[in-house]
Amino acid sequence: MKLLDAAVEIVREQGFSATSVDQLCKKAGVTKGAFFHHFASKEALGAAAADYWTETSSNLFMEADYNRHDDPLDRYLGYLDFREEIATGEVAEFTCYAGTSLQECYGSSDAIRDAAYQSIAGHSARLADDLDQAIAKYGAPEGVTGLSLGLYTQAVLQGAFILAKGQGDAAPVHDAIAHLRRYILMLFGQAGSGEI
Amino acid sequence: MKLLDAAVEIVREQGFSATSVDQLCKKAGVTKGAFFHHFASKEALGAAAADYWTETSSNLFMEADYNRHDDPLDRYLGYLDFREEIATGEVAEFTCYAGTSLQECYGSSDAIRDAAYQSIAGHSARLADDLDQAIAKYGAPEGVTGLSLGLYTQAVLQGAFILAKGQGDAAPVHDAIAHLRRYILMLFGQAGSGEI
DNA sequence: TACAACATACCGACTGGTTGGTATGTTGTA
DNA sequence: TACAACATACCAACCAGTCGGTATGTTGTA
Repeated sequence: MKLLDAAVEIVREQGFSATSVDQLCKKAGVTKGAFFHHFASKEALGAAAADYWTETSSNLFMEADYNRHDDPLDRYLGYLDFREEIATGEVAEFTCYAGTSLQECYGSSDAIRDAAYQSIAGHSARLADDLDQAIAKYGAPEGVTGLSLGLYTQAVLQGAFILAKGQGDAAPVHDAIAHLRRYILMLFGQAGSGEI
Repeated sequence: MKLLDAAVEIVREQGFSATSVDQLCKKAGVTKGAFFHHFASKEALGAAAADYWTETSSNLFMEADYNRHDDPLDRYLGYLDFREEIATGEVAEFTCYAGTSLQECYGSSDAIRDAAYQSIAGHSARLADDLDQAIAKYGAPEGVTGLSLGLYTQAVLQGAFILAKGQGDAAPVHDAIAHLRRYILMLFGQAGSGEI
């Protein structure tokens, strides 16, 4: 949907509150009447855009090549490589709608906060699957779970996006992923086999 | 200053754009005349609040006990402990003004973006000092620098704050710091001595 | 097949309230 | 008296959301 695409694009650039309904309509090439025909409010559009973001990004990652690896750890490391690959060009183009609007709208909109967190939590859960398998296969220190590593991965990425916004390019994302990759390799290398 | 305190408090809760000048004045107990007497615009207040945040948080960390450690790695680990300590209570109370407004205002205000990034980058630089000393003392893998670890530390924290906003409590911050601590310990433990 | 009844998608002028900002006092104090 | 530190009153622009209306299906039924 054109309005959802417009929302994802503009909100990542300027934030949700700073974006007016008129601006969204203009970008999407629709009228205000159409906007409020489809969405009960601006807030509803913000929440719907988070769901839309969940869907589109979920498709992007599900269809990526790294999923073909047999080894669960290879899949996770492939995910990190893929995230590096897609972190290029304009900052607003590779940052996360969910993270941005969760940060901004926490406190001013329950609907947007919940939808945005759902997006990130769901993404973490899928990572957690592979990580749990990796833990089962290679072992890991006490207290390290797939879900906690999945959420940590998202935290690292979201934080790196903030730094990227400050610096104006993708370098912080690559640096952060390098540290995260090193952590994971040490974590599983230490615990286990040399199969990795 | 009351207006700066009010800004730091409200903006962390609702974001910058969603906060009106009237709201800030009411919270600070001043009138609009006073507001525009001290600040040329709302944007200028936002940027000044970022500088104010830099100053107050810088004082908080400089005066904390962990700085007394002789060992640079102990100082860094003490910093992580301290960050865990202060991450309690309401989410809006322990999250970061700089990170929040950098995320939101990147794209809509150069002044706020720059001041907010300056806050985070400066904080990283102070961490980098200790980390460089730790690297000199204990060694570290090729390509690991104090600054890159300092920025990574901030990325982890900022990302954890976003997760905390989604979840509604501080748990993600503690989880993230646990992973970060483990990474640092493995990093230096692997490279070096048993002195840690 | 024909046609009424209804539904969906959309339009854009309009509104009431809010916004950031200004213009013009007033007051404390050096 | 001069000037900084406020306060009060106000404004034009903008905002999300509304509303009367149209155009184009869809569906039930005789």
